[in-house]
Amino acid sequence: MNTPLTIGKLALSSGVNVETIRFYERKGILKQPKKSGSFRYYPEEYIDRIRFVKRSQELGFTLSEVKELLELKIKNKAKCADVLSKTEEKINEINKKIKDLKKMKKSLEGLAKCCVDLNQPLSDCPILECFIEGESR
Amino acid sequence: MNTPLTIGKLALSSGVNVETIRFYERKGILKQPKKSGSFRYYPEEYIDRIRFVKRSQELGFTLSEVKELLELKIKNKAKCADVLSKTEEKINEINKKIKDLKKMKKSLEGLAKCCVDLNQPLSDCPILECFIEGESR
DNA sequence: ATTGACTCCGTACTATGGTACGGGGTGTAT
DNA sequence: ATACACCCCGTACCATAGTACGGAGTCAAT
Repeated sequence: MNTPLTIGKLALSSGVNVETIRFYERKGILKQPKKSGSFRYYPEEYIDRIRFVKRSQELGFTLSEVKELLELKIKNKAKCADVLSKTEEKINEINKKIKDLKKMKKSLEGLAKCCVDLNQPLSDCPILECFIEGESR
Repeated sequence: MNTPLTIGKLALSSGVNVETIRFYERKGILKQPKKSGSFRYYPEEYIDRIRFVKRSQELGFTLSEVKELLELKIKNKAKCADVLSKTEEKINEINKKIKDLKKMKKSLEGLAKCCVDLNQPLSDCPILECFIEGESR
């Protein structure tokens, strides 16, 4: 039926706080919808928009990056390639993080191993040293 | 020679701001070094400590988590066994982070694939829709 | 012994991403 | 027609992670 939603319904449907929606509006991430009187009435598309924002955050985008993505969509002079390159940028960031985490994990495992057999005091347990050896940079 | 460093030198060597070092001190992440008069003099180990903090942050640990990691080393009354369990906890956290990042990456790669013809105007770019479709929750 | 660079400390301010509050207006169901 | 839930707006507040500021003290070299 595409009934317009009040802000409260929208918040409920999209799983965020009412204040968050107003916050996004202030930040220019969601544009103000038609108002009847002083009340906002949102078309249902806004549910997906908010989910888009939330999902993008989960994917590691900041709100201002999300804003950019949404703006790309709005001024449709932009090309697919623009979105693609932003996405690829994020993929690279993620790859780096995974790599570093694996290194750190290895260090921790090494540490665990060196602790296992000993009941010695920690002063002899080289946790920091283990960490740092993984030449971070 | 292991010359003690002033706070400024330490900041320079470790690539952070002087204020950041003082901030870490206040937060209990770096302990106050010996002072001569009113000046802090840092042994060179602090360079690695700060790098460790920075690296951990890059890997997605918050400052209070970093603090925990560092405390493993510092209270050396603890036995290796205590460290071991903490260490294993951290390993699990890291595993979770890696898993999440891989999920994100997969989603992003899915998006990238969506975008077949790079010269499409964005209005037809399926990438943004793909974002939403990726059953976020 | 004076200059200039560096340090001290406390406090205030920044950005990000919201959340909470309060006094008032509105929409609707009975 | 009136109660009650919901909405309005502005402002203040929260945590995290710093950065900036300013007046005063200190160190080291000339």
